[in-house]
Formats: sequence, structure tokens, C-alpha cells
Amino acid sequence: MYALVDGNNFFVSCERVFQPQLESRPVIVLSNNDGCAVARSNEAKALGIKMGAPFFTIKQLCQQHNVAVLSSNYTLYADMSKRMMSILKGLAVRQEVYSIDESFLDLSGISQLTQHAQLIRARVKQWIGLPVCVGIGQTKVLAKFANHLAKSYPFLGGVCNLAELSSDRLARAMQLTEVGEVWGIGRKLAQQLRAMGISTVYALKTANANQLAKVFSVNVARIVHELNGVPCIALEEYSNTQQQMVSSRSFGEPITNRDELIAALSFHCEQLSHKLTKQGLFARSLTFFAHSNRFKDDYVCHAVTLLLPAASNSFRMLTKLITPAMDAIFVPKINYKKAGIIISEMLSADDAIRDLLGSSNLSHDHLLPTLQAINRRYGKRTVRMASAILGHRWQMQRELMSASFTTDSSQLIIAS
DNA sequence: TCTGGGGTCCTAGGACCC
DNA sequence: TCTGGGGTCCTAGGACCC
Repeated sequence: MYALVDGNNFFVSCERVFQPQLESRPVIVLSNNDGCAVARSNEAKALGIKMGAPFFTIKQLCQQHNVAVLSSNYTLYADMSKRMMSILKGLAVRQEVYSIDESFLDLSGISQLTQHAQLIRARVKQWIGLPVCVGIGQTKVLAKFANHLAKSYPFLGGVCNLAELSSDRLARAMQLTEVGEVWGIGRKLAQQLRAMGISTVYALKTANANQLAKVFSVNVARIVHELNGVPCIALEEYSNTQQQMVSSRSFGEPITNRDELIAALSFHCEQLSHKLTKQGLFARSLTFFAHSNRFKDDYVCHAVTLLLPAASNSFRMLTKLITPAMDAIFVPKINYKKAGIIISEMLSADDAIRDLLGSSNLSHDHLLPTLQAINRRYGKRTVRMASAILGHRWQMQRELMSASFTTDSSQLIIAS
């Protein structure tokens, strides 16, 4: 049996742990650049604030109802997530960390599953102050569905174990739930399924999997099997090596200036260099992209993929590609709104292939460890490429951010 | 005026191979 | 008249997830 444990309104709950005065008040957390609402407390949901709603469309509503509006504080959420995952790990046979606030657990061999799920809830709440819901089912898709029920029906007390439901009640619950709620059925698929007369979870469960595989893809067939209790999606305990690495960001305000764009791309080189080093990986090629506002008619997007002479994790090497990249993508007078870099080909140190002359397809920047040591000791970005300080107008807006309660000793909460 | 960022997987189609 | 069949690899693009 699988469990899906999911933090309730995760970002909001993290904020409330350190700001108890936010309890029982409507609270929302905004995305980068204070763009749109990415987390909402129940009170905020009740006001009709939708997931992903652009902030400018709800600003007035927030003022009217005294909604607490916060910029996102990912450092805090990542740290709270790490703590939550480590608690869950101790309460399961195997664990798959699925997202910042969700974890699949393999509960094979554990008896009294419902009680165990309640223990999970109680422990996470007591040890780190976060409320979670637990859904239990025979497959990952069913565990997800159970979790949805646990969240939707408060009388369940935050835990839903499908094995405890009679087949009649399970069928009833599936008939009452829209097909789009199923994990893996997004907006487009839900729309197409509805057009075929499949509009509830139950209708999907009882549909012909082979037929759907032909019309859509094998994925949809897998989901149908999973809804029927046949596992098709395995628990991924150890994440396979990452396929892709991205650093990108929208600008606080549109930019047209070449230097400003260079500064932004330099920043992304630093970010990626840091990520690569942390995971022991080396980039082979980088895709640089920059685009204007995608909500406007004159939207343009330019991208170029460049190969490094040898795979590298050093920001000094990555940064060298910025000039050729700019030559390929930069067009004057365009109002750029976002830029970034994608690495889609990575090597680990083990992949290094030595040729006959002893040179390697990996290039080690021997200065890098020293530079990193300086930055660790004297603070992030003490030493950096000069190109990164050519401009700053591109930086994000985060006007309403809370403190780094758990990761910066100067910002600890003081108990008096 | 204002609309996130970071991922994965699948498919279709072309190039190329024997 | 009639022009194979099976496979791999790559890329672009779309859909999905949180």
C-alpha cells in the first residue's frame, strides 16, 4: 500500500509556524516578482482567490478583506521541507520525495494503516508545526485520490484510507469527483475526456484503457489501470540522474539594454555553476534564451544552444559563452521580460573519458574551489564575474518577504 | 502598468543505418 | 502499375506535475 503525504497550503503553513498571528487570517504567498498567488490559506480560498491568480487582479480583494500577502521565501520552505521529509522517512519502509511538500511512502508490512497515518500527521504537527493530510491506496494514483478526499472532507480528520471504504462508497466518491482531479489528467486532457462523455473519476476508471491509449497516449491507459488498483507507476526511491537543469527568471521591469541582459545571464551562470558543483555534475552545452512579455501580441523569443569546449561546472567557463550567445540572440529595442539558461546535457565525474593523450572531456577549473571557499566564508557572491554587476534593474521584486527564520542565525526569532 | 520557476515524459517526424 | 522493413537517434513541441 502506498501513502501520499501532502502539506496543507504548504507555504502558508510554513509562514504561520513563525508568525502565529497569521493563524485564522486569510494569507497568500506570491510567486517570484510578486507575480501571482501560489499558496493560499483556507480563508483565502474561501474568498475566491484562485491558484495562480495574478496579484494585480486580486490586489483590491486582498485589501478589502485584510488578506496577509507575502512574497515567497523559498529558503525557508526548502528548509522546512527537508525537516518534514526526514520525519516521514522514519515512518515508512521506503520513501519517494515527490515535490517540496509531497512524499509517497511505501507502507508495506505495516498493519493498522489508518492509525499509522494518524501518527504521521500528529508527529509532523508536533515536531515542526506543519499540518499534513494522508491518503492511502493500492497505487500511487489511488493514494493521490485518497489524499484529495482527505483534504476535501474535513470529517475524515485528515486521513483517508481507501481500503476502509466499501466498494459502494468508493464508487460514489469517484462519481462525485471531476476527472480533472486525477493525477496526470490536466486541463487539456480533461476537456477532451469530457467531450467523450468521461467527466468523473468513476467514468475514467471504468473506461476502456486500450481504446484510450490509442486516442491519447500510454499514460492515460496507465492511469486507468492505476485507478483499478493495478500498479503501473513505480515508487522512485532514488531519483534518476537529473535530465535537465534550468535557471531563469522574469525581470522586475522590462529591459532593453544589452549590459543588463548580460548581467542577468551572468547571474544564471553563477546559479547553475553552484547547482552543478553541489550535485557533482558538469554541463556539456547551454541553451541561452530571452523573451519579451508572452502575454502581448508582439511576443518574441530567441534562443541559442552553445557547446562548451569541455564539460564544465565553473562559472568562469560558463560565463565565457555569454558573449557569443548575446551575439546570437540579442536584438536592440526589444522589451525583454525574462531570460535564462537551460542545461540539457550533463556528465558526472564518472563519465569523464580520457583520450590517448590523457586529456579529458571534463575541464576542472582549479580556481573554482578557492573561489567557492571565499564565498562560503565571506558570504554568497563576494567573488563573482564583473559582468554580473553590469546591471541590476532585472532583479526580482520581493517586497513582502518574511525573514529566514531557520537558515540565517542573524534572523532567529527571539523568545523573551 | 502588473501574469513564477523548475522539472518530467511522450509523440511525431526526419535523418540515417543495414 | 507495382519501389522493404525494421531499427536507432535526434529534435521540437506539447502536456503534465508541483
